[in-house]
Amino acid sequence: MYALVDCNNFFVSCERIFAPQLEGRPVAVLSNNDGCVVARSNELKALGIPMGTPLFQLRPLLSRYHIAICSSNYELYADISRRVMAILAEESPCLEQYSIDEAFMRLNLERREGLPAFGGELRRRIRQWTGIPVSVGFGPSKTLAKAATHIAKKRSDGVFLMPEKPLETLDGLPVEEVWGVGSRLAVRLRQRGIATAGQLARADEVKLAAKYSVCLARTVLELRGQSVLELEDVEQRQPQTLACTRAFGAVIVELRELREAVATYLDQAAERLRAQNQVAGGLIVFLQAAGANGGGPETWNNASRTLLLETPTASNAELLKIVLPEVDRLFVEGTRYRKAGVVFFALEDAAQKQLMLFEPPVRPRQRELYSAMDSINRQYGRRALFNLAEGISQNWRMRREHLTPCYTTRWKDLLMVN
DNA sequence: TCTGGGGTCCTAGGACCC
DNA sequence: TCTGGGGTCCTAGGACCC
Repeated sequence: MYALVDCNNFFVSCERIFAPQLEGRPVAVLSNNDGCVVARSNELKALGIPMGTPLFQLRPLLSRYHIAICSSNYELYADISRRVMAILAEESPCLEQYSIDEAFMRLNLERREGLPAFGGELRRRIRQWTGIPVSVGFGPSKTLAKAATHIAKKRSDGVFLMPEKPLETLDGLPVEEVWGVGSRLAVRLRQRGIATAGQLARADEVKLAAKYSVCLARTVLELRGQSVLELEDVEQRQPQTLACTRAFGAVIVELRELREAVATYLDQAAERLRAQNQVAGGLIVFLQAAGANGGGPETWNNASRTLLLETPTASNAELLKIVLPEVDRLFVEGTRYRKAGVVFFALEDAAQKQLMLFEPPVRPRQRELYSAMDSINRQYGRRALFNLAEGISQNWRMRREHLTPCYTTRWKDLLMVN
């Protein structure tokens, strides 16, 4: 039996812990750069505001509906997530953190009937210990547990146990709500007369595999209660890629600023790479240009370069030396850049990296330099020490005009109680 | 004027091997 | 007119997830 524990409106709930005046109000948490809505309170959902709404479209409604907006505060959300996951880890060693706000648990099933009470208790404890409301769904496969959580979210008790014969329940679930069925697939399935999860569960999985993909066939089996997706050991899994990409707070037209931005993202990504003891065998650097006259996403233009490294590395100096010249080559005078990023791939364990026959001499001092820099920056804050290539004024930095304090991770941000 | 960031996996097609 | 069978690896693109 699987349980899926999912935090309700997670980013909004995090903001509400330390700002109880936001309870009962429509609240939106915004993406980086305060660009668009990435999390909504129930009150905001009830107003019919869709996920991804750009802020400028929301603005006219703010005062009319008394909507509160917050910039995203990932430092806060990551810490609250860690606390929720720690509570779950006490309940079951078979835990897979699936995203920042949800986790699967595998349960040794003794009494099926006891599950709703167990879910209710878990829910009460997480609420009391962290302030975060969660929903809990149970099912014999991960996909059914997901569906159960979807139903749990609409119930006042926040818990739902998938019945042993789930088809009838699944008939009430639109097919696009099924885990693994996205918007594209949903359209095509509906054209074939498959509009609900129940209809998908009854479909011929062999035919669907041939027509679509094996993933969809697996989903069908999972919906019937046959568990084919394993619980993954997230701790053991080595990440495949690592990226740092950002839209700028203001459009960049100068090469100097573009170089600063790419250097900054490169350094951030390399720091995370070092933190997980990995090196990268290659990377993609890309620039995105704004469309003419402020057109939307359909007019944006990407230019990118894929670089293979002779020797895998996570050293800023080595990376900057090869990436900045590529930025120079990609740069086109007169272009309005809105975003840039780097994506590392071919990641390896730093301790086990493959050496070249004619390897340049190892640079232990460089490794020491970066580990010293990383620990100083951990202690005194990001950019306590930084590479001058990242620039000093950084006029292109992202906008976060509605940022809340990091209540739980910075002493200076501790909440004052009068 | 203003629209995010970070991931995973599968498939088809091409190039290559014997 | 008619030209095999069985593989691997890589890449780009597309789908999905949060």
